[in-house]
Amino acid sequence: MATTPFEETTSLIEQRDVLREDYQPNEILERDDEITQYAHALKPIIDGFSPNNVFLYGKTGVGKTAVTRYMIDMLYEEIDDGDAITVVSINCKLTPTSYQTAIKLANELAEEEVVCSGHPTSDVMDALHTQIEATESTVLFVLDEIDHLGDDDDLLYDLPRAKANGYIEDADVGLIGISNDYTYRQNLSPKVKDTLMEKEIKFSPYDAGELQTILHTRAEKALISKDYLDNGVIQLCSALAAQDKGSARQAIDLFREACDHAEENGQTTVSEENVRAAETRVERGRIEEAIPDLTNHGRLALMAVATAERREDTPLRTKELYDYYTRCAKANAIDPLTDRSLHDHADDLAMLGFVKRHEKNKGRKGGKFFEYELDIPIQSVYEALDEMERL
DNA sequence: GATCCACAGGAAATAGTGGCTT
DNA sequence: AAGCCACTATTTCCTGTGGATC
Repeated sequence: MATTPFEETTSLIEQRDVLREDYQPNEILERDDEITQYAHALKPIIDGFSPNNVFLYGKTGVGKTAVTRYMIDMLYEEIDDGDAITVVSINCKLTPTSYQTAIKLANELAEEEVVCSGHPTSDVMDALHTQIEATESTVLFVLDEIDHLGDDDDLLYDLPRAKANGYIEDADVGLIGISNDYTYRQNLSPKVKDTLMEKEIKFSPYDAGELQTILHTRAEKALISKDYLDNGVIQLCSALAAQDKGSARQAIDLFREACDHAEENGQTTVSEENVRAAETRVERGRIEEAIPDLTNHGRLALMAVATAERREDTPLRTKELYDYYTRCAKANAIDPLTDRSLHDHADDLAMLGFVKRHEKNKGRKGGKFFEYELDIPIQSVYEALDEMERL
């Protein structure tokens, strides 16, 4: 009797969800200071007062969201009356304006659709105030990736003052803003800064040692047995992640991919080579995730840089990039945009880490300009773009 | 230390989306 | 069906910038 393909595979990971991005650990490691500060800011809720507004900032994967979820769990445990607080968490990436965020918050609070876009702003705000009032509790709004609101801070101005302005009476409002952009606070108007930033908590990147502690705990929970792990795998994952972003997510992603790689090759243990292989895979995954989010012209711009790279014509300045871009567009039967727009798309690509941008200045004999070059493996670009074609 | 290159990037205008109200 | 409303992507126009050169 023939064996099925499934029987051929060995399994190293027992609890896969422990290594997933949305996994919520039941204890938070290496963030004691932050938790203490956080608890201080939220303490008033337990005593029946309105909470401080909290603003968290730090790069991705340093525990901002995990700590926030943990704090809210703890808050519910601490409070006798479960109805005394209402927590609404949203991600501002999906609602990048005050207007849309207000709609989303109102609907989440009501747990049904009470408003939708198309109404004047004042109606939307009224609806939100009504919903807050209806809870008769302390409402905590968790606004993740708050920097996506940009300088549109009307909502952030309104909410902390809703009570003082008489829009609500029986309820309290607390804001928790989460941002991975340090510069975000500078864009805010001073009036908003004062109220939103009552308590600022900074999350610094994890160092290699801290990452090791975290990864150890996770690995123990996830794997069938630690015996399947070569010495140094956890150290290597931690070191690589610490060197790069200091992000726990990155360390865990690396680790998971390394385990998968070992499994696929029928190995009984995970080795450092698996980690090296995982490195390129994680990178490619990041690219494949981001490319579909680009606009058509963003992809064309990326294609243009890749084409130049292939012809060893990099680094190249914006003007030359525009020529490549125009040709790519025409080859795809798309009307090219103006060079000013290409600037913006190239800017995006640089921000996403797809291209590198160097500022040059040749003074009176050349002026100031940028030079671009590809910052990711050229193969990944073509593969990801091909992948898109097929869909 | 003034000049000046060649561009970056801000601001306003414009076109076009989807959704609502009357 | 016509008219708002909020919002996005783009174009057009223009001011600002940093350092090599004078």
